[in-house]
Amino acid sequence: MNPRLKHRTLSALIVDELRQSILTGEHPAGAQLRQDALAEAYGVSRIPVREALFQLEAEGLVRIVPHKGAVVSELSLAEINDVFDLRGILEPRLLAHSAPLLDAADFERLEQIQARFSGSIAARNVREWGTINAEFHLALYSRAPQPRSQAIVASLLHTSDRYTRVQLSSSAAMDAARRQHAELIELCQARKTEKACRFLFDHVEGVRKDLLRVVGRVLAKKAPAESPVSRSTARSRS
Amino acid sequence: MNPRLKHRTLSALIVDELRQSILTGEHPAGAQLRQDALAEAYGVSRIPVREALFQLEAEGLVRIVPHKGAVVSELSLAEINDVFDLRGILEPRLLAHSAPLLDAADFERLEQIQARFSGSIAARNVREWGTINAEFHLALYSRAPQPRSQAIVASLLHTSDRYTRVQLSSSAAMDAARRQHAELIELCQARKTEKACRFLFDHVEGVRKDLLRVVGRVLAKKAPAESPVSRSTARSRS
DNA sequence: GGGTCGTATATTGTATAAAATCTTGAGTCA
DNA sequence: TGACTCAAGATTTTATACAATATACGACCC
Repeated sequence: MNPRLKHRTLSALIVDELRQSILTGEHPAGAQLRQDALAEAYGVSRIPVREALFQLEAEGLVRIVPHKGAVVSELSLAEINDVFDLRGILEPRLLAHSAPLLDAADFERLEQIQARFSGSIAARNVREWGTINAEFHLALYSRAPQPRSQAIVASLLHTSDRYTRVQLSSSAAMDAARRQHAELIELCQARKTEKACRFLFDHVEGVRKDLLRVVGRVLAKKAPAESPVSRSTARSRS
Repeated sequence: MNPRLKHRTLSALIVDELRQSILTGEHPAGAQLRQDALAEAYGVSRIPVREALFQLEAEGLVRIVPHKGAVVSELSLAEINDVFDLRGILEPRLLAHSAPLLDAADFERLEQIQARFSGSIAARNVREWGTINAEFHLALYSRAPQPRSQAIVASLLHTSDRYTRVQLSSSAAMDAARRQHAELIELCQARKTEKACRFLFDHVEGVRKDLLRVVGRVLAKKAPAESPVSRSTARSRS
């Protein structure tokens, strides 16, 4: 299988490969990523590797210090809460604008994603699960006339995916998400936009809570003296 | 003057140079950016130029199509409103978390920024004005325990800067912003956080309105049949 | 005459090699 | 003993050269 069929350039391929390697924990948080080693591992030169690293820095997965190199960025409770606060704010807002504009073709696409979703759950394929989950959410918002917000949410979903991986993602949780997605589709089809937005907010909050329950202890072990970050709510301004 | 003193790498230098060239309109929206030409213009090889272009794509200033090249991204009413909606949501939220934690050193820094601000206004230096404006806002939020939100707002401020440039930025408007910034400092020092957040929201909205008054016509000329984008408000969910 | 295929040219993408920068440790001097 | 210098090694950054890809245009077939 030649992966170039899906990727226009080598750099884009390395971006995906490296991202997966980080998400699966093959390169754990804090690990150094040496261009030389990566280039050899993937059988390419260092140029595509460099460009991939820059891309991943923009996504927040790695941190690059000039002349020193790239390290996998650390996970932090503060960022988890920040990311999920942002999702809780931005995603319902996008849905409110997008849902009324979704047409038959969009709903068919959503159903197709749901089908693949079920497949990946059955196969216990956590890797696929995360990307399909992001795909589903973005498809929901695709009609919103807010390109910048969509780009931001896309990157937030990437980050969420990373955090979701550190727990073993019980298939029970994955299936709960699938059912909630189905409910979302129904609400949107019935044009119950207000209700769909509230449901979406609760969905995001649910994922956060599941995550914190598992991840909280993991992070606590790594940094036992970390100051308890106030669980800033998404509604602080209302 | 060796610019390397301020920039750790050539790529970083080119990023700043190119960004300025785009913001000032030297490379107008829709213009093609050929790596070869840029490399020759700056007297460097194409590698740093490539990396600069990727960085600028992450910032949203250019759009890259594989094997076709980079073009300066178009300005659009939809994006203006999206960006300012997001600022109206995210910036007060950050301030609410940061303001109570600002200490004496922070306020001194803010005052220093204000001084430079006045200087650039007196000198009619629009270029500086934009970056100092961003610096001020970010300094206000620096104590918020929300790194991801800060990064997002930083990029939104960059984009706002670009839009602000297309109007000639009347020095009256710049001075109004300066006075409002002074008011913000006072409110934060008095620990009137709630009031400061509301004031900040109005400040952002004021800049948006000024901008739309001038930019609306510019864009209307370029795309006369553009569908009127609904001026989505920031409060749609409350 | 219309459409499709193939070639020429320009531009981008990648590999290889050279230059610059940072880190580390030995060695020297106060 | 402690701190400082500086040279060697490793790593990143940049330059140069080569390969791959897309676009435009003309020839050729239907």
